[in-house]
Amino acid sequence: MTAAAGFDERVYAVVARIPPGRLATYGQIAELLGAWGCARQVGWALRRLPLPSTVPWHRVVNAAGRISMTPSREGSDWMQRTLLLAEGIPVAADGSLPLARHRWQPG
DNA sequence: TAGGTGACGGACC
DNA sequence: CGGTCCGCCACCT
Repeated sequence: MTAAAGFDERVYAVVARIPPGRLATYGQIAELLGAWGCARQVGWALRRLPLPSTVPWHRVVNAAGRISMTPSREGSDWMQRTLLLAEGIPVAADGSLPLARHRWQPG
């Protein structure tokens, strides 16, 4: 067990608190972990998440309010789009979505 | 050991 | 608005 593995578990725990139909950003998750400025590490933690998973990873998007579309995800970005549409969140063809309207506010 | 990379974010032009 | 540039930090050659 390493400290990094503990970090992953913490990320998953916070993401698991996001209600259906709500959205959070990578930076927001990092901030809730007390790791301000470590948004990229949150992205890595989700990348290491084995799919399928009970963790609602699809509810995490970037601060621009868009799904991060990159080939390195090998299709999980489109899977994310499908899952969000299933929860009633409209997603445009370019991955943009109404983040302000669906933003998750913890506490 | 050093350097490049990326599921980010914010400042700048 | 959007394209670009840095700063950020863990991971992989």
